[in-house]
Amino acid sequence: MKEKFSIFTAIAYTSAKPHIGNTYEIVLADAIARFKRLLGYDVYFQTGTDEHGEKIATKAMEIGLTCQEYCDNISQEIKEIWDIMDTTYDKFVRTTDENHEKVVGNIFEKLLEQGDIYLGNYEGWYCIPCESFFTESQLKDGKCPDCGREVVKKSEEAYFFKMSKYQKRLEDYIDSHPDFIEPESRKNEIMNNFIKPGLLDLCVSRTSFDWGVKVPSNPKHVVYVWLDALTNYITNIGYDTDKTTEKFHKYWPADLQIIGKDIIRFHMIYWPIFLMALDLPLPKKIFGHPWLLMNEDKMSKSKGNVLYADDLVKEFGVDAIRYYLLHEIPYGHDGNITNDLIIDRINADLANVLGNLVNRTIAMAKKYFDGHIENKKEIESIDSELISLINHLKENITKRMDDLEIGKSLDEIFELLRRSNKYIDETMPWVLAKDNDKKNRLATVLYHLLESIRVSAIFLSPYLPNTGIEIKRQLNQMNQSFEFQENLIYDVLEPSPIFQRIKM
RNA sequence: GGCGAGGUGGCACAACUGGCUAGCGCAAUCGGUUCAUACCCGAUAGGUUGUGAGUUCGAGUCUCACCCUCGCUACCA
Repeated sequence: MKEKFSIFTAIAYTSAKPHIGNTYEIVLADAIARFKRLLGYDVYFQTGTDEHGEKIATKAMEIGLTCQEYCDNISQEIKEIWDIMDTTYDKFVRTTDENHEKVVGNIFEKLLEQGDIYLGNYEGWYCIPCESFFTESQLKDGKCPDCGREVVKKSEEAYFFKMSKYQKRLEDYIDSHPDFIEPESRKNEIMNNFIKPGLLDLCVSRTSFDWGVKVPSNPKHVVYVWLDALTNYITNIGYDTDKTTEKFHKYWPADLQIIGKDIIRFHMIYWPIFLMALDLPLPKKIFGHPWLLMNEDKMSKSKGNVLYADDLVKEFGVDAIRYYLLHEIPYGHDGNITNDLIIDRINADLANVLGNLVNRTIAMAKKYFDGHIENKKEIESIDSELISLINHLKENITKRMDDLEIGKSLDEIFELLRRSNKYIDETMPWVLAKDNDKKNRLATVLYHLLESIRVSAIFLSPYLPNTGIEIKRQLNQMNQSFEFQENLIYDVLEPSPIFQRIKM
């Protein structure tokens, strides 16, 4: 039986069209999912949209739509962007799905029954005109941060979750599972700022708006969005409080949850504790990925520096944008994006190194052998390094991918591509071509190059799926072996550039 | 204020528990070559490793002080 691998992204909040930074997450998860499938895993890959909450209700009202209509539109828009990026999720979930809402209600009632949730009073600073609660730290000079007017102390009936009850268990779990949260720096932040000082009970219901899952036993309350949103990971693979499905047992716990660094707190504290309360296993790993900055600045509509995936794809192509996202965003800290940086990467890596290698190799195969290449096995010592690099590619990439060093895993492929370009200059096929006695050596050299390209294309396809397909098409070779093959027969097609250089 | 990370050639980064002329990629300059998409290959240049002091035979790597940047600091998600 195939080993399973389940991967979940956070669900996107439907308050606005996602920009390229938000899109990074799904592409990152997709590359990992595709890579695992390539290695033969039975992969389950889930993403979706988070649609409840006060912000959504306000937005919808502003535009004059019902909440549901508004969410339908944005959810669809987000799904389309995920599709434009060629992501291969198995399921796109929505928190407004009927089943999800039902199970969230059940979970709430179960936790209430167990005594993990209790009815209490929420006390906070309340701005009457804004109808909003604020915490002490949110206030600006003791006044409402939105309108600047006086706030009053007000208390309101609300349900609370006893976080403190699980604090010790959570702390022990995190301590004894060093790989649970990555990167480590994020883990330390949460540990030092929240867990160690002592967890406060979390208010898990709201009465000030009604766009959410109603608490079944007390429908004037809606379930707090995070309890609603976080549980998407289990409700959509068949969890319910009274029964669970085979699918659930197969794919839970998640092998990997990919989330933005901004919501790591919710995934490191509330999510594990909810799971503990439900007596369910915790995800094996949660990765809080960094952000994508536009010219070193956080993207925001008000700054007018927002880049959108669909625009970028129209201009540069999906694979180029996927390459940029996957290669340029480091593991531990924010990455940067600008038009010029994108063009730099396309020209330097995709056109000069990859595109040109494929093009010149296929062109030579065409020119010298009319496209028909067999391995004549006239080996020279220089060949061994190239072949060894080909044969180690899988191992090297896998190591990087397991460490979530996605950019570096791409570098492993490019190292082979660069080595291959160098190999051409070392072996000088155009010189061999002039000497009839060197025909077999020439064929051997080209065969080695074709094999290098074939294996590179296979490993490139999780990152650049269209490019992988196009290279294989030009090679006219469908062998999927990860290692150097001795005896394939190539009949390559006419070469055509896979990435055009872009004039700056 | 508290906790944490970091300041290395134009840019983005590397250098395990201190040790050989501080590395790589991109950009730049020069040269060679021509199969290829007018940067394919090679070479060169470029850093007193934030500042100051200290420990040591020897420090980017340890200690102290200072300067600067960034992240987190609970119910908006």
